Amino acid sequence: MRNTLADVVSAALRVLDENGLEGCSMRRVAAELDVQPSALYHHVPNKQSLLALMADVIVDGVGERDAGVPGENGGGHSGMALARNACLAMRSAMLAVRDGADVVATAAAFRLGASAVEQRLAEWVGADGARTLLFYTFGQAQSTQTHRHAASLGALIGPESGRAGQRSGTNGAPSDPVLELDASFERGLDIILTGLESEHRATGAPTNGILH
Amino acid sequence: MRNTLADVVSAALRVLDENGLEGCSMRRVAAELDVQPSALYHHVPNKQSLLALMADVIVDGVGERDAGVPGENGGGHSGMALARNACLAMRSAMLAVRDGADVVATAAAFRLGASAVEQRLAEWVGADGARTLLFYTFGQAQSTQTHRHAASLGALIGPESGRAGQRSGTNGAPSDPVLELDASFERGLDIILTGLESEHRATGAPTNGILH
DNA sequence: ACCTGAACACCGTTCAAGT
DNA sequence: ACCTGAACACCGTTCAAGT
Repeated sequence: MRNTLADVVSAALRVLDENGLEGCSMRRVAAELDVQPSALYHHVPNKQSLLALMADVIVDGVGERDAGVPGENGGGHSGMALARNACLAMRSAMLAVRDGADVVATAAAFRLGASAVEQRLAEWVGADGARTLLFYTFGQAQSTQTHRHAASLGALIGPESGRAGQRSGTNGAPSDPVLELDASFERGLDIILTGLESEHRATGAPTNGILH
Repeated sequence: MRNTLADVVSAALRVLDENGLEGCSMRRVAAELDVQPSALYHHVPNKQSLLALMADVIVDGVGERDAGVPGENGGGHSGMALARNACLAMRSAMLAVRDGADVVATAAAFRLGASAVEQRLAEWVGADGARTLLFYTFGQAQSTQTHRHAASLGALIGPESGRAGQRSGTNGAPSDPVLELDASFERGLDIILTGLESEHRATGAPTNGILH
């Protein structure tokens, strides 16, 4: 045999990372493998399936244990803290590959409720909480990635301020909009977690939650 | 003159609603206007700009006053209630046209902080609250639309249960997954609004909020 | 100002045929 | 099982030229 499905998926991820989602064509993936475009259809029924497999690899491992985010480890985590870490890990994983958030968000919309991360989150914060956290995380990551891309294009035209190691504004907030989006993510996450905590106190358990 | 920019945008919205986002090509929009594809480039620099204009029309009017959602009217709305209504109206507007959520979400990512709806929301619940609500609303609407589409395809293959007017499950929750998504939206919205309320009580004002 | 006609450099997918 | 070669029915965008 010459190429396996795993070869095709990882070649596709390489093409994605170098050319972005709109540059990630079946023909380019085939070229990356030195193969005719039609050969891909031996491994995958269509492009959409390939994108779903790519999404799985991108988020692989997120949501298992406290994976991805270090910090106050040592057991005794509350569900809220676990959920928080999972969302942070999820965002990092998506941001690690070009247009990763788009790929993952689109694939996730198809099998809502069926993904491994969503099910783990649901154990901690309930089904509604899990969905709310995921929608927010996807949207915020997509937005971050869009602005990073715009910034990387804008940098070639209008550097705006000379130095690379840019200072914070006088209010202590980062003036770089992409750093601002990183900080903003955690604040939005905390808003949702606070809401879930109130709900938890009021009802004694998260809606549809399994933990008690 | 033969066609105006508004003609192009509304023709594009018609094509979108009938063929979906992936069937909404420049060539089809041109055909809808009985014009050569190249003629469109007199009105619009590229497809992306056209999609942005379409997004503006789709959400046009949302976020003004209590528009879109009736109910306990008569003044005296809190910022939370106003924000809630705006999100409901936003979702309805996006769901009203095929793939509307995708079109609006993509366009919104480009000008984060600049949209009219986001600015109104920010007055009521602060900048972080506005972003959190919008990301959630976009993601939830995209998911709803994906499942509606899947359901409309699945209905042709496996009706699953015979009757059209399907009953609710024994737990009182709708068994139809797309009705479930409608109900789930409000629950997630309330989680976020509860979080914003706690924050408001703790700090005396929403983060970056203008109202006090 | 608004449009045509023709072209360029691409797409995803199918299918018979090879090894 | 895995791939080639050729084809089909499309894309977005550019550009000279018409009225």
